[in-house]
Amino acid sequence: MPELPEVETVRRSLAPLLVGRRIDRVVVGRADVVRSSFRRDRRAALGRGGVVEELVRHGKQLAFALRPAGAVHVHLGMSGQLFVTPPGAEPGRTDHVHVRWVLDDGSRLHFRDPRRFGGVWAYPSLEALRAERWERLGPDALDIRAPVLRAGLARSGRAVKACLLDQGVLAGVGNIYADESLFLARIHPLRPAASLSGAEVARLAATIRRVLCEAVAARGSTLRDFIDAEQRRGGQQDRFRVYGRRGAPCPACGRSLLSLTVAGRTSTICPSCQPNPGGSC
DNA sequence: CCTTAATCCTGGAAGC
DNA sequence: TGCTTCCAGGATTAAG
Repeated sequence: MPELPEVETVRRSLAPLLVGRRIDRVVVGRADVVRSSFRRDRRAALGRGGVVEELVRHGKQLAFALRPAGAVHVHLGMSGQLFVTPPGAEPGRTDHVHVRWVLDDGSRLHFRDPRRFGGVWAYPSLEALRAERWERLGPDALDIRAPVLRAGLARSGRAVKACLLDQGVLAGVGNIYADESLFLARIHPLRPAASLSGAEVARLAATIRRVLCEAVAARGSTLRDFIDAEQRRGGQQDRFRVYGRRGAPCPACGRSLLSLTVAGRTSTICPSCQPNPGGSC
């Protein structure tokens, strides 16, 4: 479920609970959730003995960097959660908790992921993680600027929404915020990326920043199971303009919202605010 | 180049 | 009240 705003919400809520803490013990419930190829030292590989220095995010990817060395990368996939339980407290639910980090103050960090599309990777350093894994990602969507977005969309015959969802073009946007951004920018998701005018690309870049910023301020969206590090739900799901609202009136013009499939994903649009010059819908 | 479908999983909702 | 089917925030792979 998590897109950039949800991952950023986890990062912000996790940082004060984790930074400066030493990892005393790592308990792995399901080995296949640890997808790391770095096994030089299995204990160090999942951060044991390290002190958390900072939490970093790029797109939907999250990692904690450790002193004196090491980095742990977490991808939440569709149903992943990272939350901390205070010393002595019972965690709300322990089913599907695949990794537990026990910290030096007795608190515990849990990685819970029922669908197991997410995972945990270990790297010898943050630099190694960036070079080996984050290198392939496009610019972070939270501060995407028009010239950079234009470079990502130019010369592509793909549908603009397919490009927005491609993490190699733009890192952080998923199905929810792609629909929200395209609606507010008044661009049909099937428009060929290269057909967008300079003004449209500029509008889209500004809209993506606005939509993501707004969602971060609301602490993300909880459709079903998203929670932050303190197990709190997000609030942006009550403010969706089009996502998941097929048949409801367009918030701008009142016409009934439609859904179609783009890049294999359900997409909701307003047919009059987002006209498709080339197609019928 | 581009697109679709299948795949990895669980679980909630909807349909009968 | 079941039981079945479909669908979901992601990402990769293979096939057309």
